Amino acid sequence: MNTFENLEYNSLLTSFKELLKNNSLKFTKQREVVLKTLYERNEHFTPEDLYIFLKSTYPQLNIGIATVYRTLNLLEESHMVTSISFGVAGKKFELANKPHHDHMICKTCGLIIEFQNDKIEQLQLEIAKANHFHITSHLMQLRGLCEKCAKEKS
Amino acid sequence: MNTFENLEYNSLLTSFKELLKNNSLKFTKQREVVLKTLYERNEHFTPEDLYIFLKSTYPQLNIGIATVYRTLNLLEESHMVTSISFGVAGKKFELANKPHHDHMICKTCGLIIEFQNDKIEQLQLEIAKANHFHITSHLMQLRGLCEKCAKEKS
DNA sequence: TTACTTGCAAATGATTTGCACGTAT
DNA sequence: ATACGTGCAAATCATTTGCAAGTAA
Repeated sequence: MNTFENLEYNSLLTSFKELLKNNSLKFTKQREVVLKTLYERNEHFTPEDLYIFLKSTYPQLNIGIATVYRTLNLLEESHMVTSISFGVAGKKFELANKPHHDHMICKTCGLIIEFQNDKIEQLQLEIAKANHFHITSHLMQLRGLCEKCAKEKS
Repeated sequence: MNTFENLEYNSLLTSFKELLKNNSLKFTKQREVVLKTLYERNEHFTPEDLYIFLKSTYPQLNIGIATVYRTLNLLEESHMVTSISFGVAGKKFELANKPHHDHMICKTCGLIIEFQNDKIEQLQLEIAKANHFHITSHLMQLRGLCEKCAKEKS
């Protein structure tokens, strides 16, 4: 389903380069370090957090936040990264080299737990079919308290 | 689970007035027409759309968009309305007097289809339990094309 | 050389806030 | 009379965009 599933860095890089070539876009240091960082850190980044990380890790690059946004948008449109939305608070991005999954998000500490459940996915397809709706993607987030924060509240 | 489920207008209004009193807030015409409109129109409103509607329906009130935002936020914090997020594009609000449900959203025309599925809700609880996570709410949106838009594409 | 890219700063768009005036209680 | 509420305009915050200079191909 997802072309980038389970790829490691060199394959991702090759895919990215092809993608750029196919669209007459150029392979730049900035685009490279965005992809590399998402791969190596394997975290959910806000554009701001990623910008700060890149700024301090590659000071000589003098990357601008607009470039971070542009690159993340490019990668997302190409399905190489996915994002989870936090409403007014913005989005977090992660590399799409993992199999599809959804997220539990702790409202207190921001911890993100990934999960996936085939039965739910199956039920979603059935529901869509019954409504003559054609699903292209879905969003499922469970919000609440992680174990640690739940304990601290009591 | 939801205190406001299945209430009709008079009961909602009473609940709202109590809520205001309990918090030393005042019952105003502006707050009243926001609640009334959400009840009567039974739609998913953006703050902007609701503002435009109120502006033209109650011109003598001369309502400001800031008041619409403030009232929607107040109602949402009190769980009398719920919202669905459209990322950068903002939020849509609806009255919480219907039983819990989730949404299918057409990416082309914006049509919203409501659905609910007990099996999925049950599975979500089981997944959370297995991860020692305490769910307080969840977000589930199926995105894609409605029947009409899917036909027009082909 | 010829586009495409970049950083910067300004623009945008949704939402929030300060303030002086208005109004429920 | 005393807060609290409101409209307005300005402020904010995340994100996008125009532009002149830089750089991959």
